[in-house]
Amino acid sequence: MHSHRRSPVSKRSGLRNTRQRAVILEELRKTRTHPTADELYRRVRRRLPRISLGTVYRNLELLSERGVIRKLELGGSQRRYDGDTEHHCHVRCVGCGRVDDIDCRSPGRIEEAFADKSGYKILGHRFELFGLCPACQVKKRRAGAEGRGGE
Amino acid sequence: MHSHRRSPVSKRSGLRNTRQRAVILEELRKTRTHPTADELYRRVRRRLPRISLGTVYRNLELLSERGVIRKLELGGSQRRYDGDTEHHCHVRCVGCGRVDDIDCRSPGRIEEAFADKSGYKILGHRFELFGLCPACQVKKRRAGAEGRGGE
DNA sequence: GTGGTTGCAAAACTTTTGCAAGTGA
DNA sequence: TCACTTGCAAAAGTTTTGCAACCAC
Repeated sequence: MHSHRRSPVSKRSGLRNTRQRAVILEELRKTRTHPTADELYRRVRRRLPRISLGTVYRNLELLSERGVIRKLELGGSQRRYDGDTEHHCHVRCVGCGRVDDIDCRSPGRIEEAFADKSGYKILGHRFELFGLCPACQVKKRRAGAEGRGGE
Repeated sequence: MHSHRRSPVSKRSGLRNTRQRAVILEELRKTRTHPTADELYRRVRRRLPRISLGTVYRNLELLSERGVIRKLELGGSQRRYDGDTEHHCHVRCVGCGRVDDIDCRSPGRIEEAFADKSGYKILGHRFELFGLCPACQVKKRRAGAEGRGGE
């Protein structure tokens, strides 16, 4: 054992271990459905009925900034969050919006292999790189400021 | 020549050829910047000062439903649109938000090849499949209704 | 003529934020 | 103690929608 109680929020994150934060993180890690902030809010509220949606949003933002969780930007009008920070890819159902994980270590044949295995009917895919364009690299070097804005 | 004047809006789309629609489509096709609805609105307004943002949104929705244009769901808080309906992939600058096209016919080595060629500094990628999960395939068969909700 | 389309404005929806009170370290 | 965090509510930002007037076909 150790002298301090194990914090549910990673010690390296530098965040305080509040009840709200701990429950949000627990509930996010407990589900495999890549919930939206609102879905997670409804789950968390079962345990903390007085929590506010703003608190959920603030914590999801802080936790993804520190790399404790992942903020996803998939299709659809609402952002989703993932408790699993290992790099992996997703498949989204255009019918109901559910999002499942896929293994994408071998880029070729992903669609077919996944469709066979999962029973999904694959309609298409999206591949997006993100990075810094030449102009922003220059800007960043000059300013020393971090350019943020993505995942 | 043909007996009817060539409509700027594809005949197959079944949409009326209004001035607003034609200008929106022209301006979208003229730019390679994958504009947001608001950016496109500002461009279109230079030619049609009385057009409303609602009209722009309605037309972008209709045109992408008919497959005349593409609705993109990349990172960031605003949706973007693409006049090029050929399948291709994108790279987004997390500094300024600009979006460029990439050729993604050969999935391997895309990042390196693209980075060399373009000068972008690639920070990561995202790969997403979309389709219908088993439950929604059943639902769709039963209902005969189209499940929508994505790109 | 008439059903699709537009401009306008209000509404809807998601996410962010100001602030005073509360709390973990 | 005190900086970080919360609940609440209002605000902000994006997209959708109701409606009467308009216009392509």
